[in-house]
This record gives sequence, C-alpha cells and structure tokens, in this order.
Amino acid sequence: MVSDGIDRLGFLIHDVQRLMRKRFEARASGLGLSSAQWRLLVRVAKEDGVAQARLAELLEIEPISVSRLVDRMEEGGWIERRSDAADRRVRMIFLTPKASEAYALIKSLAGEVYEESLTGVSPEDRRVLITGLEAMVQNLADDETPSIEKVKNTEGAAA
Amino acid sequence: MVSDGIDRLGFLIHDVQRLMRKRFEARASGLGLSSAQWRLLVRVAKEDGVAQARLAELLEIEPISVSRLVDRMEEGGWIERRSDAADRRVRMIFLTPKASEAYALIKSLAGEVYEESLTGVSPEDRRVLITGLEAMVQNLADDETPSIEKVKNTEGAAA
DNA sequence: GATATATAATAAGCGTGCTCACTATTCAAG
DNA sequence: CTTGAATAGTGAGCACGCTTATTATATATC
Repeated sequence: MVSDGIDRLGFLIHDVQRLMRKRFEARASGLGLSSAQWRLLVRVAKEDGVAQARLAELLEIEPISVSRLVDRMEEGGWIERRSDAADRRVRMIFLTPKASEAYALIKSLAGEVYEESLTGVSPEDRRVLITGLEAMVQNLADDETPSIEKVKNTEGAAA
Repeated sequence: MVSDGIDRLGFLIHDVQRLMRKRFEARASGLGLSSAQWRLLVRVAKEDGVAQARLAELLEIEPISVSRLVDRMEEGGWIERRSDAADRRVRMIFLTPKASEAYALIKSLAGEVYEESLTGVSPEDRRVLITGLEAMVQNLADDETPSIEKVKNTEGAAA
C-alpha cells in the first residue's frame, strides 16, 4: 500500500493532528472547551496558580496567545486571574471548581480518542510510533527558531 | 525513557505538527509562502485548472477557507482564477509561472525537513511510524464528522 | 416554462496562533 | 537614588481554520 511514504510525512502528521483535534472537540463540545483550552486547563491543573508567562513556556505558545486564551477561558468561567502580591506584574492562574470537576472527564475523553486512533495497531508498533514521534520532536526542537526558552518538563503530561 | 506514552499522544502529535510547520515556514520564508499556501499550491500543480470546490475536497478544508486562501495567493501572484465557460459558478485555479518555478524548490525544502525530523530513526522504524500514522488517519476519518465528502485520492501527494 | 433543489463561491464574524509595539513593574549597575 | 535592561502582560492587526447565511448559477421535477 505504501511504497515509501516519507514524501507524505507532512501531510500525514497534519491530517492526524487535525482529525484528532476535530474528534476531541466533537466529544467535548458539550463542555464548551476547545482543544487549545483543555491543553491550558491540563497545565493549570498540574500547577495551580501558575503565571501566564510560565504557561506560555509550558504550552510553547507566545505570551500574547496565552493572554487571549485566558481572556476567553475566564469569560467561560474555567479559570480566574489573581494578582501576585510579590510581583505586581504577574497574573496567577487558578482553576475554578467547574474546571476541576471537568478535569477527570477531559482526561477520559482524551484517552478514548487516543485509543480509538490506535485501533488495530499492535503494542510493539505503538511503542515504535510513540518513540518515533518523540524523536521527531527532539530533532525538530533542537536548533532552529529558538524564540521560546526550552523548558525541561520532567513530569509527563496526562492528556 | 518512555513508560507508556500513550497518554501523551495528543500532545506529541500536536508538537510534531507545530514544529514541522514552523521549520518549513522558516525555510520557505524567503519565498513568502505559508504552509497552508504550499499545500494548496502542490495540489494545483498536480491538477491545473482545478475548481475551488474540488480543492476544498482534496485539502479537506471548507470551501470558504479555500476562498480566503486563494484570495491571498492571488494577491501574492501565486495563482490566478479563471471563469469556467461551461459552468459560470466555477472559478478554475491555475498556477502562475512564478509558482511553477517555486514548486521544485518547495518539494526539496519539504524533503529536507522530513529527513531532518527523522534523523536517528531506522528504516524499519520509519516504516512502522508511517504505517501507524496512516492507520490513525483511517481510524479517525472512519466515522465521525462526515461534513466533508470523502475523496479517494489514488495518486500519492508529493510534498 | 416554472418552480424547487443542489452546487460554487463568497460575506460576516469568531477562535487561536503569530509579529510588532507598548505599558507597568522589577532588577541590575552606576 | 537614578538610569537602563529585563520581564509580565496586553493592544493592534494579520493568517487560516471554522459556522452560518447569502448570491449566482445549474439541474431536476412538475
């Protein structure tokens, strides 16, 4: 079926990402959370009170994008901003009770989508796939576009 | 290094896609082409005179998104719209000479990025990786969100 | 031929990313 | 203390995806 396939790598990755996001958002539409929003929510769940600048590092998006995302999530009642008394430049981000309740559901939704996407792929092949993707992230992160400070994230992301 | 990793699948795919797009755009910035634009350009190169609606099917994005993309690419001098005499609703899309010249360069840039991303991954593992990604696309495309007509694309994409 | 439905493209407006520019605040040097 | 650099956050404006609605044209049905 696939002669070599490497010349389609970009299209493949692009398609997988788009389809996974689409399916997740279809499942989570009842919650009113987009995939960008749940990524942020998951980070805040792990580190309540985190500053926006730190979130930008963790999510590897620009601070201004965090700013807008947080605006909408605050409107949606998912998170709240509080000023840091020690550094008045900083806005600390906290989950609302509503978001804390939704967290477990989000993780299970994400797990479902991951499992469905890998239907028919053997455990060994899954391992190779994951390892390969991790290698790609390493290779691509290594040199170019050093606009965002590299953050060593020891604890694995959950969802 | 990776205990199971499946719970990070979404983040991984998301990261790979983002980093690959970023690197490609850094390389191609001299051309003034975004990754969305070169995806469209590659399709038109394979099927000159294609209608916008057909492009939307091939790219699996909505017709309105094609409309906007074509607007900007027409302004950039990459493509031109011509009316179809046989069906006056249709706008046929053609590459300009400028785009035709850029096409080979684009393909080689994309090939470079793919190769760099897979540095250190063995041929067998690459095969498993590609096959796994193709399985994921199949699994994710199968049921939900049938908003866009499925298009059987026999010829493989080039870049 | 007249009417209803379907299709091609676009308009309006939003979400999420970006760059560039700016303000407020903190920290470092003198 | 004052000046200057660095950091945290945001505003303006753009690219590219989306949903929903509209216009123009084709096609099917009566």
